[in-house]
Amino acid sequence: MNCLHLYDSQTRKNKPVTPIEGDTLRFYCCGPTVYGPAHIGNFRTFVMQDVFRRVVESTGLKTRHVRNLTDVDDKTIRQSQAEGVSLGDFTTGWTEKFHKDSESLNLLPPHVEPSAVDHIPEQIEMIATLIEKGHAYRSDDGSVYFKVDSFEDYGKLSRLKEREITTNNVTQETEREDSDEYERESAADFVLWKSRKEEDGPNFWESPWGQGRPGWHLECSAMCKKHLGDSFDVHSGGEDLLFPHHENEIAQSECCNGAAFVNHWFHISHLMVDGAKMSKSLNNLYTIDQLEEMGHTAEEVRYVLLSGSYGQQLNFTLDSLKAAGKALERLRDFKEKLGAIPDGVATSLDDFGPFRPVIDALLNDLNTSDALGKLFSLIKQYQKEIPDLDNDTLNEARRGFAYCIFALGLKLDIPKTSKSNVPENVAQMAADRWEAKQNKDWAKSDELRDAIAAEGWQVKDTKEGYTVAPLA
RNA sequence: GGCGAGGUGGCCAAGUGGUAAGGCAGAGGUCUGCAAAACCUCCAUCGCGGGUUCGAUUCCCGCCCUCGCCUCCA
Repeated sequence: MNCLHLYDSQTRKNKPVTPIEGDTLRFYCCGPTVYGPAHIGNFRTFVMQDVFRRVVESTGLKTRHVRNLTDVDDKTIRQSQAEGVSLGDFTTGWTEKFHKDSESLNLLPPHVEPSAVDHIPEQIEMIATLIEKGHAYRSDDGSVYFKVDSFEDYGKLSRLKEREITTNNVTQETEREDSDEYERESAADFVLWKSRKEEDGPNFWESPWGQGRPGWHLECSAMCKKHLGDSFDVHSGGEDLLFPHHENEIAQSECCNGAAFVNHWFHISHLMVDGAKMSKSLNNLYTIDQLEEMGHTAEEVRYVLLSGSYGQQLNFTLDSLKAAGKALERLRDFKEKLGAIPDGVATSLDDFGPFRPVIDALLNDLNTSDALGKLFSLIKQYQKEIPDLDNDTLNEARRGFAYCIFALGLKLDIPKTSKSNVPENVAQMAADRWEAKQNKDWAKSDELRDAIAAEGWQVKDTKEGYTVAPLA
């Protein structure tokens, strides 16, 4: 296999990932709604999309990666008003937080990161086209709805003929509360333009149908069209977006553009916590900050997110984070033994050399779990051989390993504990202990070892000397 | 009710029609003054019951259980 084969949720088959035209793979990822810190479940999606991109680029293909920011919707408006700040200031703050978390997770920044607020005219234009073509209508209150009946293919992604709104899942109460649904011709129709409401405050825009704001589904269609064109290669998001969000995007875009919207749908399954869905009520929504406060690193989080395949719900536990820390430590040790490894992306699969099985596993529907297994197997094999390897062989291994680490988006930076991070007193005790040990003063040496441990650090001895590291 | 996913060693998790990767934990060992770290070795017959097959964990049927989506959601 020399290109990525990926499961397509529409055809429900594995398909090769190749550009429908040109030499650049164009893909769109539904990005975060910036109204609070993203949790690790959100990041599972973004991490897998990141691996997707890294793997594609590792085969020598160029990419154009677009990931939007949803910076206007019910939640952002409600929260910003509750905090008494403007919508723009509010979403800017959370966008910065998202960028910071993304960086610590080693996510490659998308080539374009469009925001919904910056694409109001594009959205209005699409609505106008949809009305003109008979796929949308304006209701009495000035909202505009998409007419699901007008699109024969509606449901082709989710295989739901239309929204099955029954008394089972819509209670009387929510029906009354959701005034958006008030004016619709059919319960399946969804909103493209929401007429201005009092609670929106200053957050409204002018349109041919009156003041209001765009519907959530439309944002993505408009940004896809502008930045990737009417048809493009891959569209990705969390599994929950499959319906209705992506189904609605298809309807809007195909009716507006008169062209097939997306060639390949890439959906990432949810992250579970302790066997249950993450939710506020279960109090199991972890953020990067929370986990770092507990002493874990973002790289450990990334490792856990890679440890299962994306098509399967993954069970996150604090134990798995701990295991990830140990596993990363072994990878780091190996990297250190290997000596300097090069930076950068592979330009072809041949560059992986002896580590080819790892990238092959990734090319097979991004099987990160298998890839990590292959990686450890290869490492085990090399552990014994390294001292006997000639330089060329060693360099080949260094390159292959480095490219694997890049494809997985790991860094394996050696924590710089030698001088900078270690507290002065701990460093001193460690030095004293080493000296006592050299003098075979075991009592003093052991005493200092305990003292160092009491400070939360540990010494690791080798034949030549010692290092100091945080206590695991 | 409709659609979908899954039940693999103590935990997490791949995979295959021919008797099951990897990580963590655990056990033993090398090293060590003793430890730690590192390295080496060991550690599962795949929810239950049928069937197909020379052979099934992997295919088919039934059953039990878990979870997700169908409503804002990564």
